[in-house]
Amino acid sequence: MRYDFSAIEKKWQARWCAENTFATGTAQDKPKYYVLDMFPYPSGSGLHVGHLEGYTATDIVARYKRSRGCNVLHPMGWDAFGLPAEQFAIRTGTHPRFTTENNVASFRETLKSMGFSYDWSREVNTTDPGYFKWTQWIFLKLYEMGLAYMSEIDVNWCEELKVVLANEEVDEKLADGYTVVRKPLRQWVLRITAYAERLIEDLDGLDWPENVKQMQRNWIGRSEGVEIDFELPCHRTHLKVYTTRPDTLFGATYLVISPEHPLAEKLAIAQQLTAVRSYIEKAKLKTELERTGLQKEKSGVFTGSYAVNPANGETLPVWISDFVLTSYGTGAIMSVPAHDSRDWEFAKKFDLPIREVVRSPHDVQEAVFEGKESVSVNSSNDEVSIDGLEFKTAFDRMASWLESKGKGKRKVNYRLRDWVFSRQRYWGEPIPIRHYDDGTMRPETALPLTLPEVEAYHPTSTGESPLANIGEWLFGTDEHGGFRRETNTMPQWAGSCWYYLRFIDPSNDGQLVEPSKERYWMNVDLYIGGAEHAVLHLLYSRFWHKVLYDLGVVSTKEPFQRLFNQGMILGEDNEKMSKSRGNVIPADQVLDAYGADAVRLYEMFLGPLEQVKPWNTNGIEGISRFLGKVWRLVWEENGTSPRITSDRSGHAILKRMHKAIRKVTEDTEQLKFNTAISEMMVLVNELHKAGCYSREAVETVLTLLSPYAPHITEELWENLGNGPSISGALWPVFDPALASDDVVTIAVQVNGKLRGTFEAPVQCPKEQLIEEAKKVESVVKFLEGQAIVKEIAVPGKLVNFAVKPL
RNA sequence: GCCGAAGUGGCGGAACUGGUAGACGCCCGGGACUUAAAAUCCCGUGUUCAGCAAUGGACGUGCGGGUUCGAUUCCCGCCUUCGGCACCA
Repeated sequence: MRYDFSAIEKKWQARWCAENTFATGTAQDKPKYYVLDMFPYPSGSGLHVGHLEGYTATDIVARYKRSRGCNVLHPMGWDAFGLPAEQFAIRTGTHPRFTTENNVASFRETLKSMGFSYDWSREVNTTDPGYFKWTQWIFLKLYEMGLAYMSEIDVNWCEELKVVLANEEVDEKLADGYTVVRKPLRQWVLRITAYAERLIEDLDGLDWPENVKQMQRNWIGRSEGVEIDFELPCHRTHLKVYTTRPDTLFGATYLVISPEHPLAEKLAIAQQLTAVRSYIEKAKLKTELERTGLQKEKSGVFTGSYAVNPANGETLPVWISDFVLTSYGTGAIMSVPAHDSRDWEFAKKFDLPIREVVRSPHDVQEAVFEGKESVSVNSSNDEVSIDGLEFKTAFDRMASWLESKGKGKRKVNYRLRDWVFSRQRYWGEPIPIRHYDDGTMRPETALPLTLPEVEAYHPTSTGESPLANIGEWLFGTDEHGGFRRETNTMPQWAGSCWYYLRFIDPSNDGQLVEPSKERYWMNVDLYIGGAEHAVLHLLYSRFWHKVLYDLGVVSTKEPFQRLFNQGMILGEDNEKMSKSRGNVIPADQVLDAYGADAVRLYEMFLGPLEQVKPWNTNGIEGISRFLGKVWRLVWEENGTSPRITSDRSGHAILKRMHKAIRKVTEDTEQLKFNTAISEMMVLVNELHKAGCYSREAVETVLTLLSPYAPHITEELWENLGNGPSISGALWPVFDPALASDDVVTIAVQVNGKLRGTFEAPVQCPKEQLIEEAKKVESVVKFLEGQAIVKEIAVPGKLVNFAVKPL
């Protein structure tokens, strides 16, 4: 019998499919385990070996958990709305639905030929009306809760093409020589900021990589500060600024507001009006990129107006500059150039005064000092003094004083912005809102609201989506009067925000998910995907989940209990795989050449799952050889009958086996698949060396290997007369007594250098170890003529002599 | 600039809690089997010095210090690479 991977893999994939081997159990009588992949966008270029890494990892876990007696939910689906299919439609007129269907079919086939044990009866597709009905349903809940609102938001507008660009398209178009400007458009926005605090707090209970949690915390960017009012005597109003350094208020020497600040033009005095207007105009033309560009020289214009510092009554000039963000805090800042590098730069450029109010190790005229570990100076008035106080105390005293005078208020701010939720595109979930002639809005009455067929997929020249051209879809009348439907669609993030819930109850037409099923299956026990989703997808999902929690739709505060990011697989040239570099290793190509089991094992053997690592096609040869050796545990080289023996394994082999069971079990639990595979290789090599082909040993190897290489192990399992599927076999359990050593090798060191070894029982006491160590031949000469200063013995490990010449 | 991760043979990587550095695999070299090849199996493989050889010595985990009987592992100071953020006041 030869190992014909191609025939074997086809055979078992067909059988798993025919026998529904991996259908999720519906009885809630066993412990459950929900293991989920980040579902893919089915692109036209197909899957490459990098995509398969995470899927292989979850599949190993799914199969392992099943053999440990768990009821496992391991589903797959498609995040199929999105730009590429739409761009293809614009170019060729092919409906995105067809493109999507084709790509999904190709993806599904590749995944099946990898032997992944998905429950395909639960497949979901975000573009399926039965699915996006519930995406729209969630949107309407957000709307009812006041968490979805409309607002004028700047979009990336391409003048020549008359289209709104997604952020990721901007660079590309600029490179092609198009101009992109910011243009305000009325859009849907989700109030994710209302959940900022909970999104930070609940991170603590999650079993996620620390760096991902940190990235989310930074993204949300919570800060504690004070909003301070500066009187504008000539305008009978005041300017509100936000600062996290109220302790530096006495050092404020000017104020700056953003060009979009409502007072920007009003504060301009007659002589400055032209300059101010032209500055505001120029700012408008700059793109986001140009404004936030890094080493950009500061620019600004003086309004001519002055404000009063509430701490010391000084009058401070009010400037306008685009380095102040409109959308953060109040869009206005107090500048303390001595202790803030941006203010310092600005002050130097426009020759504004710099005043030290935190004791600095150097002259603040020469360089800024931003340290918080120093004490305040020059900071007192008739009512309050913070001189000599450290940051925290100074902050509190100033904040309290300002609050008592009604000049300020403590305020928590977040960097996180509300989520712009609409796209001017065709291929997305329609936003189910009607705009009535009287200016009111109402939800669509029937969901799903499906996409109409269109002739052309181009956006309209006003920046609206192609839906705005479809009169019969667009307009209608009901008891509230005539209406026009919303023409914006949802962003690609929408469908992926809640798909993990739909897998639990994929064809329920009456509910998003049936509550008892939801309670049984949630949370997701293990979620594996790329680090590129560390912030946005995972934050948006968590936000929606919390909303659903508040609605009582879900029973858990968080969706994903344990998260794991697989590292990217690079091309053989150590570069990121990309079509343009020509270093992509297509999945189908290696599958044809080496088979699914070899690809699965090799991807896991490459290195730690979380690590970025290059692909090397040579390396897969070693895995093929290993599979050959596994095959020959059962079949002679050219034999026709199994070489299996019915005798018991010898004691040494038995011990070796139990050690391997322990190691493979522990490593699989911890997703350390590379070392688990290494251990199995060692075990198989030793069985061959010992000529041990006992049924017990071989079947143990097959069971340990089966989550990793399911096809070959199924075949050999069957060859050995077992049935019906190795996936039903229970995971072997190790005997701690057998898995531990009786006799170990003790290292003997002299002054920390290895000079010899000897064998000793594990329990051998220290004194005896030292005596034995002194007798080791290779050690003796290093002790001769030396005085032993210290003798260290670590039972089970080593003996070390610290010596000095006599 | 700030936050985070990581630097180990020719290559991917291994090493529990401070205890024999380089498991496992690739590549490479030598050999067995074969008419030959494929497949398979065996041996060698960090650097360097001494020796005909068996063998033995020194060095070696990014760099420089430190703690320790003993450091890839802990501490201090650097360098480099990768990922994220990028005027958030």
